[in-house]
Amino acid sequence: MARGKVQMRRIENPAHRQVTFCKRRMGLLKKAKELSVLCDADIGVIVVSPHGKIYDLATNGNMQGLIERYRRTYSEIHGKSREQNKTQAIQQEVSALTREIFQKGLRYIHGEKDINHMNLGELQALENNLEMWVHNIRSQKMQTMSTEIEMLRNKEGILQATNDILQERINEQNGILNFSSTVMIPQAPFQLNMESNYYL
Amino acid sequence: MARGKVQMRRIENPAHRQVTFCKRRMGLLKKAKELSVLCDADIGVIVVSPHGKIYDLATNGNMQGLIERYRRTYSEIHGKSREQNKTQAIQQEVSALTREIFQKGLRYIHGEKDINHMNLGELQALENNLEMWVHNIRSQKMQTMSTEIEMLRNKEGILQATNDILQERINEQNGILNFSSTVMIPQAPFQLNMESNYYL
DNA sequence: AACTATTCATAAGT
DNA sequence: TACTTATGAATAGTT
Repeated sequence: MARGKVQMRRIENPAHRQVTFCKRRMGLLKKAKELSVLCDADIGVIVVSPHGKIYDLATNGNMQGLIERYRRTYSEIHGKSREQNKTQAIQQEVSALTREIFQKGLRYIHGEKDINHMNLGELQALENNLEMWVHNIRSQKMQTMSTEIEMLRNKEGILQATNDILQERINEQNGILNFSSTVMIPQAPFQLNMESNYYL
Repeated sequence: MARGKVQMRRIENPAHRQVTFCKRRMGLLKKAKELSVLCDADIGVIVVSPHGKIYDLATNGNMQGLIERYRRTYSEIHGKSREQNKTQAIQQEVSALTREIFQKGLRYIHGEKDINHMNLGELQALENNLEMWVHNIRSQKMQTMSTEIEMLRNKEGILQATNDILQERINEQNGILNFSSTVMIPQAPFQLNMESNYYL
């Protein structure tokens, strides 16, 4: 790349090859890290030197998890037709991810134990953890709902005021023209229903 | 790198991030191929996009073999160095994984949206998902409890039989010796308490 | 998607 | 082995 374009083939001189291996290996891992950081991707790199020495990088610090994930996708790709119904593929991936998250959580919290061999205390701890997550989601939901309700109330107030103004104008026009027909405009343009499906 | 130096942190603009992801991913894989060819190395790269899509490269065309090789070396390496302060390491990993799982789950199910900007429907879907997980844990807990109960009942039966035999022998001995003192052995050695803290 | 000004990576030299 | 530097490659921002 510098001082002359390099030919894309094995470097025959062992010394040159070794030097280039070190330099480019560092460059490759640096690029991988950069891609990971810049684009929020999860990257694993494994480099095996001609002498069998292994260099690796796992941007999330967990090559095993990355490999498992890769294996699942890999086996799915090769075990089944490439492009299935997209919805179906998504569903599969969802369940795979759910499984992965679940199992990771289990292994993580309880060491290497499998769910089927967890004792009651361990299951209890996990349940508590999940319940906490549910609680967080619920809190966020409630907050969002409060915001929504406040917004709706503001909207209601504005509409009510608008209605009042319109009613007044109509009354005025009726008075000027002939006092005959008075149009009734609903006082509450729409109902805020606390029993809506937000709660389900 | 061009038209201005880039900051080494996540690109916030999703469009920019996506473009950069494509460009740099291609660059990374190209670099990996070059290193492989020039230096006769065996290289595997796995890239998982923020949406969970997997891109990979195995220079010898056999990622599985590379992974196996890596695993062997990895297990050797970490069999030794992994005896650190286990508790502390676990706790750190727990919080990191919890964050990862949560954020990945969110991003996966709801694209790039942040929890604070999710609408009610999205929050609802996530809550449902978490509730499902809780349900799975509960089911497993109940099953474990059933097994436990069955085991205890078996134990109870055995102990009861043993008690009966012992009582019989005592009665026999009393009859042989002097018919004087009859020792009462409790019929139920221990109570199976369905209101125990298993249920909390 | 194509372009180009810049920065980056690195081959060869020391 | 490490440092330097000329040069080719990669790519960020723009169109």
